Amino acid sequence: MGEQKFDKIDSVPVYRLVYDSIERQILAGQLRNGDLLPTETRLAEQFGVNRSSVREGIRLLEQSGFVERKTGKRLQVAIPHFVDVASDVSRALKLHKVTFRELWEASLAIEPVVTRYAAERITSDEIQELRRNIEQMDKAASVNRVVELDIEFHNMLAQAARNRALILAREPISLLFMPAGRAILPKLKTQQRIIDAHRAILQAIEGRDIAGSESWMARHIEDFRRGYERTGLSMDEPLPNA
Amino acid sequence: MGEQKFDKIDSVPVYRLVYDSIERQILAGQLRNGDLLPTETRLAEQFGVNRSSVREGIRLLEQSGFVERKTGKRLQVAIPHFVDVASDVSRALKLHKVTFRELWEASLAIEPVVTRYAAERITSDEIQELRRNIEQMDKAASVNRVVELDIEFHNMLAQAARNRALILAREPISLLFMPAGRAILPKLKTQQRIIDAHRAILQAIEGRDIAGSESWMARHIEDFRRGYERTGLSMDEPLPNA
DNA sequence: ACCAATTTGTCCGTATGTATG
DNA sequence: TCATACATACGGACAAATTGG
Repeated sequence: MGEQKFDKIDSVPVYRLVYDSIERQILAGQLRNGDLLPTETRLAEQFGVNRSSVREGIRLLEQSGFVERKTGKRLQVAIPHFVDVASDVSRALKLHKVTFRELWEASLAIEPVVTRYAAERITSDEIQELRRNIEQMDKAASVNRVVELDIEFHNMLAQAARNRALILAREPISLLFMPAGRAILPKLKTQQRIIDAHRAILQAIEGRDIAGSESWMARHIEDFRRGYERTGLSMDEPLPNA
Repeated sequence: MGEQKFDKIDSVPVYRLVYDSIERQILAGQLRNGDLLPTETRLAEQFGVNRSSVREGIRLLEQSGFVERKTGKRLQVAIPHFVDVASDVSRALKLHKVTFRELWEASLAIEPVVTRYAAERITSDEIQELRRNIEQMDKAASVNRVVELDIEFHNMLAQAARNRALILAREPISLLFMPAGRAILPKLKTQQRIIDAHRAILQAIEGRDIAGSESWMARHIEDFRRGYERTGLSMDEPLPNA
């Protein structure tokens, strides 16, 4: 007679159970944003496991952005920050050897729309900040500084668009795209082209010219591609360097 | 005479040094995708720290997607999977209480462009899969099944677009957007509308009609909004329910 | 500003189940 | 089958830092 067959049980490690349990409580809203977590010893007691296992579970939560150490060392419940999530995505894209063309196509899809919503929703304070950004770029000495200000300009637009889905969709792309497109170009002529484009975009936004702001941004992004091609680099190779 | 001032040294925990060190080697390419990691004991020896600290560092790597347990238990270097990264983004958006309007605006920006590139680059095999998907939806019995197939249809289009930046930008949005837009609608009439839309999109793609496929998808996404509004739910409230 | 209790970070040793050769 | 190596988990310990009087 045959033996009863049992599927193998892949037992979940205790430290992952700890993680799952606390994650579930956060997702369910039973643990809220600023809440303090019990001490490791107390958690170990409550779960009925060793403190080392609790600590390993906490590391998982830590890397997920679900807990943070504030001033001292006490653990506090948190909600993953957009910046961190975006940089994770960015890192993943880089590791998967994304090409300039992929980034460019994505930017061409997203940035103009972002600009359009920005034109609809921007405040006058935010317009001031954009103006200051352009002025600073006018005086910028190094290529790195220009790239920095460029990223900031586009980020500010995204903020003004009041859409966190778009913010989170574009940020990782922008983080790779703009440095790649820029750091390669010879400094002087490019810088002026960027400034001119930003000025045109800002002017369209100030005039609440929805269609105009969208199409100026599209042209600006197109310009990126031309600049990149002029460097002789292939758009279909993984991004160069770091 | 004044005392020399020193900035406080915020000493980095050993487990984080372990994480940083291994992460750096992966990012630098010294550790590659399938490579086996040394055993915990050996790592502890090499770093000159205790094995417990090594284990905590490994948990950080694990949650980042940089290491994986394959068949046995031996740790293997990995590259974060898109699926995992996307679901992290999705979770973050949900926790930040993103609204239906934000998701809709983002989808309206991205999905039509994705469809456009799909029309340019899709293979005949992929077209077959799309056709099968539509047939299955025709026979689908439950609302959940329809939503499942809908998400799959859009995912397949994204794959066909051959752009990983767009794939990673849209996936987290789609993961929230489509279930939210659909699960609420009464089943019968909606299902037919979706199928008709998908048919029209597929037909445009088959005819390599770039502009047509893009605009059909745009109409399809617009339709989502109308359906959602008809439920009486506010577009500017956080997503309902789960 | 000081003290006492608590807590984290780190270490050590050991037991057990399992995977590999 | 057996032996070895390894990951998981447990227990206990202690110094340094933090917390709360």
